[in-house]
Amino acid sequence: MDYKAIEKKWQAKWEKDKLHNFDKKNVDKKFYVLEMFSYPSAAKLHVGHWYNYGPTDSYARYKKMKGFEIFQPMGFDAFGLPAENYAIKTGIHPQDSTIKNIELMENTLREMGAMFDWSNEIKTCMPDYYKWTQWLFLQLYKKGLAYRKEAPVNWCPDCQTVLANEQVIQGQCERCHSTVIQKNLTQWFFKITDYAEELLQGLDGLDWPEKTKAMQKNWIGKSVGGEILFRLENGEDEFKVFTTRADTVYGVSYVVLAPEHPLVKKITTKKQQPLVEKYVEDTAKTKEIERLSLDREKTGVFTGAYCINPVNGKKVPIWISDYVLYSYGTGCVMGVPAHDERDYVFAQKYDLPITRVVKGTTGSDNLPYVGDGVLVNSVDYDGLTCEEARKAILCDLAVKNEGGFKVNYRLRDWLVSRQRYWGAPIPVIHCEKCGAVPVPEQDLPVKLPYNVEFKPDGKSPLAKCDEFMNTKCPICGGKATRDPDTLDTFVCSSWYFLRYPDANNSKEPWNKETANKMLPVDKYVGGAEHACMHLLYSRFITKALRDMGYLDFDEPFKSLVHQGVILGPDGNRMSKSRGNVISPDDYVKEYGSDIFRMYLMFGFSYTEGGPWNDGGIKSIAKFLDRVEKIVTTVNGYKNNKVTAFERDEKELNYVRNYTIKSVDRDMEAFSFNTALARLMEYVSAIYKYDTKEVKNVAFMKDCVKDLVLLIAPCAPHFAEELWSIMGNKKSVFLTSYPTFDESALQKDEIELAVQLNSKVKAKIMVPGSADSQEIEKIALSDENVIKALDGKQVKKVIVIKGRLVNIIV
RNA sequence: GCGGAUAUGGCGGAACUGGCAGACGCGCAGGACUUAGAAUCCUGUGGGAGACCGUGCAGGUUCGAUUCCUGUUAUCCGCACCA
Repeated sequence: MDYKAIEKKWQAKWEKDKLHNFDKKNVDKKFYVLEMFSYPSAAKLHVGHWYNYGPTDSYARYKKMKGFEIFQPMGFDAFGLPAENYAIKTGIHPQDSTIKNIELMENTLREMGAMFDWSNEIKTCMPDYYKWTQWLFLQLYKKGLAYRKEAPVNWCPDCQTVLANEQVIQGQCERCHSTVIQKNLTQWFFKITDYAEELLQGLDGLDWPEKTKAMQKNWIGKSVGGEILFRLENGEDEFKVFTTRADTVYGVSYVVLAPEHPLVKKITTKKQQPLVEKYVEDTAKTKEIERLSLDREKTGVFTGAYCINPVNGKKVPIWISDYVLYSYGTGCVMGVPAHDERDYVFAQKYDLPITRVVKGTTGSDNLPYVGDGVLVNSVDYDGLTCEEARKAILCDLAVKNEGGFKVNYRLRDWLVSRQRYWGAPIPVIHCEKCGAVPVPEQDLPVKLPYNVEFKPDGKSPLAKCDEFMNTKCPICGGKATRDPDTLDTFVCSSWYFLRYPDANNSKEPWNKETANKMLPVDKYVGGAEHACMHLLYSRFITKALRDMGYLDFDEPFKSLVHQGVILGPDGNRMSKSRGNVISPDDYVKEYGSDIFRMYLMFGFSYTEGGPWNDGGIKSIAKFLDRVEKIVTTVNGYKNNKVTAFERDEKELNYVRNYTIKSVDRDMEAFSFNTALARLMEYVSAIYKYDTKEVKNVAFMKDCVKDLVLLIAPCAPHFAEELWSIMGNKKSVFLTSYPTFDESALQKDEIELAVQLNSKVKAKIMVPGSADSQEIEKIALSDENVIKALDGKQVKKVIVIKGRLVNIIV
């Protein structure tokens, strides 16, 4: 078959017939399949795109044949750093390169032959999209979920931009890998922490990989404990520590403040001042990068000040150390060396007292002891278990107003400002009189100007563009300037799935009724690397929009699948520097897109991925050849002779129904490799039947028809061609998926293994209807079994129907 | 360091709830067709001559373990002192 010719032909026909456009009339049967949209960085699709989109499209086609109305949109996450970096390097404007790249990618995506509904395409860099990204910002602002604060942020000196904590990898910029330093800037934040608890709770109800749920759970990092108030000796100042081990409060021998803690300056004694100031300075300079270091020795400095332990009135020295983070909890910890590894090391180094207050149940006297046990040296609480003591101590402190129960989250607010050009401008105007004023909704979009000097020099590129910056205050009408920053691209991608079903709506971001009908996404497929960022942000935005009344659902993605990673032939991640990059184009040119897609489905476990291997792709070409041959052969049989339904027909019919059952189940579960394995077996079975002299042609034609239908989702153009050769006028994708006949799966005779002391010794044939007693009888009277038994006493016989018989002697 | 995942023939990978390990394919070997080769088709293919041995390693539970439990090693991914 001339794959390339038929692929072109059917793609044109499908497009003409609008086969892939969502039909609103059938919204009750809707099924929203979404693949993560692509970043238009390079002109060509890489294997990763194919691996994400090809097999998932087959899943969508399978669902379509199962009677669902499929909505499978496609678009581009078009803002972002790479286009801007490319522009800095080449001088080509990000808008020009991006639009060109999108066009090229659209073409190759079409050549893939997927069921993308292009009538709802999204490009996040177009004003008709980012207008609504800005609208989203304004809604969050109105709701108090967007706010500004000065914060020490990660600054990438190479990209000249601020990075979110999540984008800093081992102290390095996620994209360019240069070392990240600290800098103070006033930034916009989204208050995702308001939703920490709900984001955590919501995970339980999601059909997501457990691994991903665990990662999000970890990221949110809920920690249940309490706060304890420590007053300074002088009685003037006080601070709270957060602890999960309130039970060990009698063992406190010192407390530690984060060096950045505001109290540090105030309480440090004159004598200690030089040391403390030096330490604070050093910490500020090297902070995160140094703090990330693995084998770093714990350091700290005594402030000279003391506070009072509220439970026993003891004087406790106050230290500072960089192992305490100002951004987590209260920025202070209590040091209990006897029951915490870090505190133990710290106390030993600085010769601080170590007091045991928990006795372990195992009787070991080693310190530090971090396990649970029974309290000692804790006055009234002695004898309580740790858990009882935690409650009792915090309750008692709460009564005295010196502490109480407290839950902490590791999750931090989402920093959305970027000092970058290629992004959606933040819709805020700064007025000297009125402060930060949101742009009125009717003035959206705040358009990104084209003529801008975007070469990095530490200032936002937009800040250098006067025509953009200078404007009037929407409140007082006086002179004002625009916010020079743009939004993190994760903001664009945190709501795109809401826009797709109503992508051409110019009056609102989406119609609420439409959104409520079309969402949530029924199957979302994309890389696991987005587990904690994109997937968490999208959930947050969805929940926030629900609270504002724009949506009636809480979760954007009901069911999630991560495809694996296709590695280079050498088993390493594909990269230009390694020279192990596989180009889909070469294979598609040689074999066509169906064969390439099918190989991706067959050669790997979908969620695992693995190293690329050339050999297998030929086998798929061979397989499709075999399918074509048998289909045309059988189609050519003129006499529709119906012979009796004998043993051979029953046999083939069994394989046929077993195949339908297995392939159906496997497609549903994204187990594409096994689905194709079953189809290969089925083809072999038909070939075998075809060698018979006398054939039931009508039956055989039915078998072949099912074969084409089953293979259609996996090789769409190929199957469509065969389907039309078979004389069908309607598209194969408008035909129902085959169903199986349970009765055909009941075999007259089943082969069972007979084990002797759990070792297989013989095979027996039993009637399909036989019960356990009959099976046992047949097994024990079998010639080979008797021989193997050799007259030994049978103790027990275990019969597992349909599987085996185990005779214990 | 913590958390998660994975480990099965020469290779990619199967095995539903604890029930015949290695489906399907690649590769390899032999055969058919052919002047010859390619292509195609057929047969065989975990190891061992054999009884038997085999799912990273060492134990355990069970009539029975790739599957469950305990310990351990290696690799990959995520997080980075979270109080």
